[in-house]
Amino acid sequence: MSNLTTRELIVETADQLFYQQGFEHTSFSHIAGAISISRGNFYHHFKTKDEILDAVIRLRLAKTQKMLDQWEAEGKHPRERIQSFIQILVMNKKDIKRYGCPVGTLCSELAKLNHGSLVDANALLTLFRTWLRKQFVLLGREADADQLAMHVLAFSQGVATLANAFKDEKFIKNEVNQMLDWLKRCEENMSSSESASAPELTGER
Amino acid sequence: MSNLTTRELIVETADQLFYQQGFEHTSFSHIAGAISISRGNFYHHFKTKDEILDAVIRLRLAKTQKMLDQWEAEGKHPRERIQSFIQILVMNKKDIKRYGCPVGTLCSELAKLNHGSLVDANALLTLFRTWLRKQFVLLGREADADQLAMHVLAFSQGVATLANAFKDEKFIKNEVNQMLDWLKRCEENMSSSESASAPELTGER
DNA sequence: TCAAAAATAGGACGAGCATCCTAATATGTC
DNA sequence: GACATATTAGGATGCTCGTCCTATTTTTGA
Repeated sequence: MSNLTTRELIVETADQLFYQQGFEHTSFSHIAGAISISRGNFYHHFKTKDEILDAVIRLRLAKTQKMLDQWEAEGKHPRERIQSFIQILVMNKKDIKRYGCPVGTLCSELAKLNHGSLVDANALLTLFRTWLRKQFVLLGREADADQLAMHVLAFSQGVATLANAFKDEKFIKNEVNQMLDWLKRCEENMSSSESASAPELTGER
Repeated sequence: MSNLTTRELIVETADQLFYQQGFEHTSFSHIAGAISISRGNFYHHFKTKDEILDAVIRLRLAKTQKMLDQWEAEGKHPRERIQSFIQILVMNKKDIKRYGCPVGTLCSELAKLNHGSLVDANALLTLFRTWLRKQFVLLGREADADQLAMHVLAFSQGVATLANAFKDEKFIKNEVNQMLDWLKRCEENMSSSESASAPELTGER
């Protein structure tokens, strides 16, 4: 953390504070104070609060993309990759319990603020969505890949919201296990009654 | 709306604005302006912003309780009652698309603000949770009733979050249909592989 | 080495905020 | 009809916010 540009330090700190306290509730002074920098210096790097938000979103996009790329580079089975995504919830359960999902809560807040950057924040969700869709296609679920991707995404959002509200880590593990079972069945009997409104199909590839 | 006390008018308006704009982003002036009342008058009814929040939460609790009571009084099958809950998403899809879930987004915001009223807002979620649990017990799923209740709750939260972020109403209908199918299966083969980590059991009642 | 540029500090600004206060008006009660 | 009480109005206060500005220091490059 010490070999960072001041600008990078600002963005990293803003990233954390936006996550922990929300975008609106985090002020210039908060960020400046957290890294012992004057507000004047601050303004030299970012003219408006929205500029910081943009930078934070771009940082998150880059980090997320890198993570997804790594998962693909490891040469694992698509099912294992989706499992990796689901396991994020368990890995970050402590933060999720305290602050919820970084992506979901940001999107919710920006939606309420009617903030223009909501579309940018959405790109984060879309990144996951597209990536998950690709994995489901590789699993032979071309026809309903996007639906399944959205289902997994919705699952993670719902679990994060409740774990945060109820301050319950065990619930995360519980739901994750159910989801992993669902994923297994998803692959086993692809033309079964699972994922109900999905069109019939027998694993093409 | 016209036969309401000023106090009730304030709470109703605050309820809407908190939902649409968020708690923090909604000021005294917003609420006062929305009903053409002076801030001074306002202060006569509520001394602090937190008092309004409490009143809003109490209002929501009352409304929710009333709705749940009605569903139970209609003498329907427990499955139909759970269906009613799931259908809320479709009924309110327009608002959910614009503002997300009223309960979930409030809890998320209060969690970020580290606000003491989070526990009160949680009572709303707990109301649904307890009610759903009861319905699942009536369905003969005593052993994992709470788990199923939380699952339904998480589902609705996830769908609301994504519908809000992606501004997508169709997604709501889609997921709701899947959920209704899941519920059907939930009842049909209670000891099957569905709801995976649930302990084995054969419909006691 | 020395001027140009980048970085930092810290104060000033107008606006909006929650809160508080006092004065005017309405309402109900004896 | 008069008086206590409830309600309304609107201004005052002190604070924090995002933003902006001007000095000072540090770094850079020829």
